[in-house]
Amino acid sequence: MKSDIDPLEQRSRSDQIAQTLEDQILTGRFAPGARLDEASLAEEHNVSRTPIREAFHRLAQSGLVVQQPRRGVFVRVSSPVEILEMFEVMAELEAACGRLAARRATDADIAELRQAEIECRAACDAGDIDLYYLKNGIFHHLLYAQSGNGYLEQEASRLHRRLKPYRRMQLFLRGRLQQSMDEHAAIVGAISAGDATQAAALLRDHVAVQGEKFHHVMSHLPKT
Amino acid sequence: MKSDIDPLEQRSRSDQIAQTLEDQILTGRFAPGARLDEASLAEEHNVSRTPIREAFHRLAQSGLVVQQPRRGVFVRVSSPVEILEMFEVMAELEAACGRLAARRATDADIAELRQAEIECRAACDAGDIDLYYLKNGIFHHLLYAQSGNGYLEQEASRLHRRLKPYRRMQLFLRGRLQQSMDEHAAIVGAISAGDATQAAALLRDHVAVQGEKFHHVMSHLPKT
DNA sequence: TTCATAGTTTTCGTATACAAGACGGTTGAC
DNA sequence: GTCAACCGTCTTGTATACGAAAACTATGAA
Repeated sequence: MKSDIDPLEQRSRSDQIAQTLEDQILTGRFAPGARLDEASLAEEHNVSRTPIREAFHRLAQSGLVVQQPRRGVFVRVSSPVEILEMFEVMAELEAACGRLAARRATDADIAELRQAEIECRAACDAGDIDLYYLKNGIFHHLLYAQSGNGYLEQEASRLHRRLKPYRRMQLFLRGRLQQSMDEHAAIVGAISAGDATQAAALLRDHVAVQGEKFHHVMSHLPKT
Repeated sequence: MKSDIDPLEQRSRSDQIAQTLEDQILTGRFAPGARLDEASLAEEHNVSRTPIREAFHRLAQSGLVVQQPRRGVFVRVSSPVEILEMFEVMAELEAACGRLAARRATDADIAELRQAEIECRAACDAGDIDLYYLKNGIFHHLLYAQSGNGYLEQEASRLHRRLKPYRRMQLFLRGRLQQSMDEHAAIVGAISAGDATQAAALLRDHVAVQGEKFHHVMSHLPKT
């Protein structure tokens, strides 16, 4: 079952560096548009330029940075439009997961999903936004897995990760947490009932709202 | 407008090699499971191992090959299950394109789509499978663009390309061409009518059928 | 005959070196 | 004074070299 993952267990240095850089970009250490310097990063990680370059390639492929020939690599400036587009696709992917999960999820799966939902609610009630954020991620990844489609799971996870920073900021909007919670409950209900259409629609809206909220956040931000 | 693309115009040698290798894999020069040897490929392209390695990274990220640390890179063996999964995702992505296009396509867009459909039919009537294959690709890419979502367009195109070899083989199944043609007409009709739900459903089925047909083809093949 | 272990060989991962292109500053001319 | 061209420096892209890890093979023992 996990034979696909096993070979990746032993990762090379460059892969580790790519992971680190990705985290640093997503958490904001490198601002959008900033240039990533091979030499200084090599020095910082105590490696030569080669692993850094390999890491850059990974990041470029995942879309986090852009490489300009003979110029260097820059943290991609995702325009609000692009981000909204990604949220729109995320909504469709999650809807697809829901549609399939409604047909394929076993009783054990649903119990697991319900448990995740409960833990989300607990975190919400405790006012622990970090914990909610974590549990919410688990909830959604469970859903991806329950689509029974490994490729879909992988793609959904990829985009989910990509949208991480933008999803987080809108958690702080007043009332969003409770609303999101209620949506989770409805989603679990639909899947549990085997209602594929309903599950898909609920999930599409659930994520689409995140895009809208992001729009709100953007409009409140000082314009650059 | 095309400032995003401009820098890529001047591509490095490694990018060209990656492109070449990708084509060669998709067209079957390298069989699934075959090992890609850095040294011999470097010699063949008259470059050192470095650009080859960079090309490998690109291919690995796009999922065409897998890199096993200290083992080498291998053309990914996509199991029938994986391919069916990809068709399922493709169906959802195209459905999403249709849903959005039904709301966003302009009259000019629809005229363009209808024109593409006519050219498909012409190729079909002429019995020119290669031409049909080409026109069919144009039809679908138009649809992706008309979703009005650049990210969705990009992702759909990526997966479309990935499934290229598997889609082609099922074109030869008896009766599939005519059936596919009728589906196209219905899809254009739904989008033209602005019926998002119908367009999405038609497209999902249209692509899902391809997955099923692939399944048929597989079952007729001598088992490896 | 079969299995295990040790040695050899291959090739991967990283380091370093070198070449070519791009950016910036300075200088000269109009 | 301003603009353009040229030169220097910096950074990327590619080549080459070296160390290490894994696979293969052969040999010996059970």
